[in-house]
Amino acid sequence: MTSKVKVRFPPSPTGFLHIGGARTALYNWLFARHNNGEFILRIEDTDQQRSTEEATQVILDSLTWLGLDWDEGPYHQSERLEIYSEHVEKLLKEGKAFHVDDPEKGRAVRFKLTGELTNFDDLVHGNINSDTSLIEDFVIQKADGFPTYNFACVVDDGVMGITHVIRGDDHLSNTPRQVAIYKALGFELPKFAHIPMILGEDGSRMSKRHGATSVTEYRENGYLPDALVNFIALLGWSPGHDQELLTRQEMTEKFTLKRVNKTSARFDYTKLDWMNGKYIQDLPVEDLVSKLRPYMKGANLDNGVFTDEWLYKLVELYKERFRTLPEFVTLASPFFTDEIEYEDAAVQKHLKKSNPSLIKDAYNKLKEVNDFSSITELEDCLRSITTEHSVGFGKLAQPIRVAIIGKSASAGIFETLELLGKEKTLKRLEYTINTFL
RNA sequence: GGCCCCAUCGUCUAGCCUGGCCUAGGACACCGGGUUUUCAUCCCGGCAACAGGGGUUCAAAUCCCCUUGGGGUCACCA
Repeated sequence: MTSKVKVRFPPSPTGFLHIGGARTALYNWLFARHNNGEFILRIEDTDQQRSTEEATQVILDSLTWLGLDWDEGPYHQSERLEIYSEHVEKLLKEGKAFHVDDPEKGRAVRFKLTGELTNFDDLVHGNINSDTSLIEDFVIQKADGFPTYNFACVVDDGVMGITHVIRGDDHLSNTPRQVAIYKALGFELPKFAHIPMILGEDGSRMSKRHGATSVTEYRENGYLPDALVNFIALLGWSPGHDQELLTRQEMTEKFTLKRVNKTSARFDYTKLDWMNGKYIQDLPVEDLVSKLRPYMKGANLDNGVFTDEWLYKLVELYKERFRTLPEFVTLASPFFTDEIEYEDAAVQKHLKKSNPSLIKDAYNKLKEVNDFSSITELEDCLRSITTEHSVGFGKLAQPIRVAIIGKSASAGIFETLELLGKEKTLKRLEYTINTFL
């Protein structure tokens, strides 16, 4: 049997897209692409109280941002009520389901379990057996006429011809119920693949206290979609070799369910930061700058007194020094604003204890440099001072750095001077001489 | 609690299916060293794991059982 692979991602629109859900979507997408199959999006909005239109939009946006495109859908279960009702009727007629009345909730339909042993094959766990006589007859149609999850999900997967159900292993214990419905309805069983869950850093279920849990937050916090995708792909799957930085193309080529783990993974924020930094380094400056702009705007660093060329240079210089987009803003703000924060430790170490005449010399000589865009001219200027005073270059570079940036770390000192420009440099040196020396 | 799933460095993992090539490999983090005007990058090196106990076998991280630990699930939520 070589029917075309067909998978689906079925979020319920009751909130944002959780990072775990994102990975489930990613694995489905990867599996579909690897097999030249189809990836279907289905909104499971059968909970009339909790489902919202906004949540649906947020989830769609998140998937799009991650670059996970779907081939069909999004279908909405709330628009497919007739289909479920037909199947409920069928079961009712065949005596496989029955009505139950609740004085408060109204009239619902329960599925009648026959109490047999079911087993199903799981592509990541192997064969799983269970005894449905241990399970209660469960509701498949609520009093409001909407189907319940376990029922709608099976009907849709059956009707849509889903070949592989790839989902979190929190659904493992639901599967026997669903298998029973597949059988009662006469649907062919799909292949199941229950992937391990993503836990918080301490091994417990991932929640807000662990840090960001939604794709939206990662986006806002300055992570790149490619980095996030690469990172979560590796949480439970490995390509089988030592390479960790993988393009979508490479992931698609390598992805198989066979290489998916059984063990739940903890979310390591530190490693994600490292990976994001890698992706930032590899991004062409133009792309990086356009991603940076919203953050600059948010911090009021977009006052427009600089040219694109200047900004490109600055970003290029700092590219290897930040791991998330907003970090750039923190590092580079002294270039945009005159309200510099002088770090206490840096001032103490490099200004208070330095030789005042060194900085005064620098001020006077830098004043004579006409062309701040000439690195060689700047270098000649500063080198001549350290030569005169017979000190190592660091003795001069560090105080200047702190004087003009406020921190003991920045890009190269000449490039920093160049990008800051003569006027600001002299102003800040003057301020330093008057204030700290 | 019943049922189900899982168990390799602190973390993500390779190896397990098809025992021997494993004195267990890689990455992040951490600690040293090198390069550099600082930081970062980059390069080199180091630390660090088969949960415990029984089997099976000439041989077990790999197969079996038990214990322990972790997770999931038991809704007219999905």
